[in-house]
Amino acid sequence: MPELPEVEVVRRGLARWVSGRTAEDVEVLHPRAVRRHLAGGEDFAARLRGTGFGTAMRRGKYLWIPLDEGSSSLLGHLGMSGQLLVRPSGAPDEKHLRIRVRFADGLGTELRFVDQRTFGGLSLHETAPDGLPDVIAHIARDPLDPAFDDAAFHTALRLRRTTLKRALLDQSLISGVGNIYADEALWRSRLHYERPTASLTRPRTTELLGHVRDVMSEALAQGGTSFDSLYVNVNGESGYFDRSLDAYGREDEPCHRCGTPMRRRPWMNRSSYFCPRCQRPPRTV
DNA sequence: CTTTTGACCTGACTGC
DNA sequence: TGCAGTCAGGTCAAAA
Repeated sequence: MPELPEVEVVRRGLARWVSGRTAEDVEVLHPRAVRRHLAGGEDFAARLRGTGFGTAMRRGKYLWIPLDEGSSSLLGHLGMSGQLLVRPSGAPDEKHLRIRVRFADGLGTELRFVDQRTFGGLSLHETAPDGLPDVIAHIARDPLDPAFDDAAFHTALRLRRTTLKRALLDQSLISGVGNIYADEALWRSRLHYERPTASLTRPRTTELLGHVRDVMSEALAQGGTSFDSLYVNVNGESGYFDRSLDAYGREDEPCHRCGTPMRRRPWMNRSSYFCPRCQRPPRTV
């Protein structure tokens, strides 16, 4: 499932293989893939034709490419199963190919958005003065952003009346963290997912942020996490970080720290994985 | 205002 | 073999 490290791998691929090229023809093969483009698929395609792509950018799990016409950007989100692939123009269509962008050059490759579950998509939006597409103004900086404000994050945690994992997944507080890296960072921090955010001391917040950054950096160095063929990077290669996970998906397997069998608990229509010995639940629960 | 819940979506898997 | 049920989960609109 693409979280920040996987999306950053895709951003780098786009910067290398798409930035600087010009769209010649765009095909929208599934309307849901452009549902955030309110003017519809035909408008999406028409506006992209003949437009040049600038440098690929990212905040959290969102990707965007400023367009050379000046004031707008192509925004993308991979959702659960989205892939952005640069493929030879003659390669057979993928089963879940949703959008194709052909280029006005002789390089012989095209950009494809492939997405089985169609939670992701592409759309065009005005670029705000701060450089962000206007519809993602509410997305907080991510922990790998040099301008992320640790002190402000701690203050926000103290003011919230919620629990730790909910806060980690709240993209308006900190972006780029999904279910996998939330569980990994909490395990490294020996913190329970249901601990109230208001109970965190400043040193605990600092330690947690350090682990979030470490686990994401390590995953990025290995090319992102992949659990099945659903996630593939821009060139179609899977990441290998799943071999290094300490918490996610390890129900009944021994904790890598203390050997206690790991547990899985239903949580917000998904799962939380944790060590019952290293990560003690808060008293109030 | 803050916080929580449900809808969206398809394919792999499980149990009867 | 078929079929119903479950799971995977990021985001946002709507509800509380």
